[in-house]
Amino acid sequence: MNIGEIAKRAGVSRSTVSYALSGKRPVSVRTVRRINEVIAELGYQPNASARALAEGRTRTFGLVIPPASARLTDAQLGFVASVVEAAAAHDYDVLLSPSGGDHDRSFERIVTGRRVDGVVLMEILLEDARVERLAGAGLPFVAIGHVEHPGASWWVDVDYAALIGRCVRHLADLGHEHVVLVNRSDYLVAAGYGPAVRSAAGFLAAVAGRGLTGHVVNCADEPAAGLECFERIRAHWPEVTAAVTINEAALPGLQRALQLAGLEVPRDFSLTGVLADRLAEDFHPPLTAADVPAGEMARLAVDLLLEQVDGRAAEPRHVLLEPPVSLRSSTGARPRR
Amino acid sequence: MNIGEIAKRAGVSRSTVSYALSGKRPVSVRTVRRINEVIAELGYQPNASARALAEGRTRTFGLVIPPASARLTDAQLGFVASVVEAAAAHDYDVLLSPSGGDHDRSFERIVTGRRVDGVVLMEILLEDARVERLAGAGLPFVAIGHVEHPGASWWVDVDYAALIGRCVRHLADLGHEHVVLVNRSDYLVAAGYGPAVRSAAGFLAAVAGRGLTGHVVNCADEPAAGLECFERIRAHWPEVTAAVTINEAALPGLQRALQLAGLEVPRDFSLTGVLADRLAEDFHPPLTAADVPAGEMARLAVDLLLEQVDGRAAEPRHVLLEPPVSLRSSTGARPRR
DNA sequence: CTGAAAGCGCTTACAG
DNA sequence: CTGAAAGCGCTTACAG
Repeated sequence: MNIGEIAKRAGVSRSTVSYALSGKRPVSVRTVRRINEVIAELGYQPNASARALAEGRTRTFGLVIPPASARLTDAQLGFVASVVEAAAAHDYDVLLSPSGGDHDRSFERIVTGRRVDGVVLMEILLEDARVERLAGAGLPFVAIGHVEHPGASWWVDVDYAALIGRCVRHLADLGHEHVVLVNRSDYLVAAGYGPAVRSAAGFLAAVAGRGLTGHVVNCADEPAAGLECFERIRAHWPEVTAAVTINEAALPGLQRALQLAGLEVPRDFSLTGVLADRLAEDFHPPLTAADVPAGEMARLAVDLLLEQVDGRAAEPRHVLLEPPVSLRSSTGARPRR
Repeated sequence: MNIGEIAKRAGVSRSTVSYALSGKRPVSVRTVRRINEVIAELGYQPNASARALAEGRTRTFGLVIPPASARLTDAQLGFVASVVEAAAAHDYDVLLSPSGGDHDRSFERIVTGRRVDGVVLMEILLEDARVERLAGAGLPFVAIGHVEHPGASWWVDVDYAALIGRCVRHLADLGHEHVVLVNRSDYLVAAGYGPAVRSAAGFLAAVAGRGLTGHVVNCADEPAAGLECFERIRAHWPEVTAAVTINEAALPGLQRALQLAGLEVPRDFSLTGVLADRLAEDFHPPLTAADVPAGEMARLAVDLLLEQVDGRAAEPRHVLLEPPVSLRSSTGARPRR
């Protein structure tokens, strides 16, 4: 079942069938109707590989995700789903590729071999070998997170430094004087993971700007670490009355730790940060937090990729989002002791 | 940069380069070396579309997921990541396709157009139109979950009925007499979602077998519903001392409800079920539960798909897994009142 | 052990 | 408005 078969049965040439399908050349109404009838009858769909070969484009994007071994956070997962939806809205498919660990073969398959028209690169580091690789291969790509690299000028990011700063100032306005940042893991901070590095910087700047005392604590991406981490905070700095965090995976542990310590939020302790909205809403009480707009970031990333693929690309573009802090119920005035 | 360029620079024919790459025909050691040098120097990778067109296979599998609107559970997400890893281990890529909702175009693109060599179909219903569609298109596929349909004989599933039965008998052994099943949503039950339907059946059978009193409660897939649901249970059947569940998303709400009710697990109330191991371990206390083996299911699904694609397929095969119940800390003797 | 050539199923100038 | 033909970059019988 191919285009020649359709052409034969419709009594036209293969090019006419092709043009009837693509609309790139006028075809008489009668002919189009006859072709469509045959196509519907036989359930024909053009072979994607042949089309890709002829057109020089695959109508597929690659999405490079962290390896499965590293558990994805809610914000990341929402992002994957949203990229697939955004791409589907433009009739693009999405090829998934884990990277890091033993997955270089998968990443290489995506990059070379013209398997995809462009790539969305998640979880980027400040220095990222994959960025060099993609730039070198001349494959269009959009990074989630921005690197300090001239070749990687297409990106979408959330302004973690600014948002964490807002959270801190919000706490300061409420009278808090001793605050802490529950950051992501030692490993990610050391690796130069942007959100972790920039959150710490934004936190310290805001703390200094308001004359507060602030501590930064790195915390592994899992509930148990959140629990342990909070207990460490209570032991070292009992004067701390509020925390800001970007560590979604640690959240259940923080919740548990607050409960074990007999602290009620926000009466005894305030908690805020930059988090997926679902997590913020599912917390008890719902968290006042800057919601990471995963859906919007995904749509923007796909849009930027399409710009490059379509050749509309004038200059490399990027978008730095600064979503508002949603006031929910987890922050309150500094408790009197 | 194509195979002709490599051939020219290596001073051989294009077919020799092709055979040197595939190893499907003996090539002299010297020639192979020269070809490999040129390839390494120019960083050549064969064009995937051209190869797919010539070979009649794409080395890509489709993974049909529920639409992003429906939040994926932890077990489902682990499954997606594991499928990608299992496929990568065989040098297969994975094309993601949401289905349901407005995503029929995406599903159709996958099915027709020979875009993939086979499909893994997640979240299958007892009667599933997509199964008919794939069977009709003659595209190899493996369902996660089994349908009562002759054409869909390749599947991998967890024996929810048996596992829930084990959980119930475990509770009966501990002396519990009034138990409840927190099932998944009304919608999924009504739609004939296998795990929900079979869990309820297995629960009722086991309850009857041990002479217990049992109630089934459907619960939407979100924390708030879990909370509300548990409070309903306490109000209607205060004599209930244990719950079994397959609803991962409701778990945080159950946790919260237990806490609000002042019930300590397992002293005052026992909780068990069929769940992703990570969730079971992150609960307080860690849940005694049958761990859904997402990684193993993914590997099996990919293996079954490869069997079909390789033409090794003698008879349709399926695998029904019955993982053990992991004894952790959430079940105990029936409380004395 | 190697090469020349046909073929996979499309798209798109070129011609009319 | 339509057709014949070249070309996309591979693989694989066919020949030697």
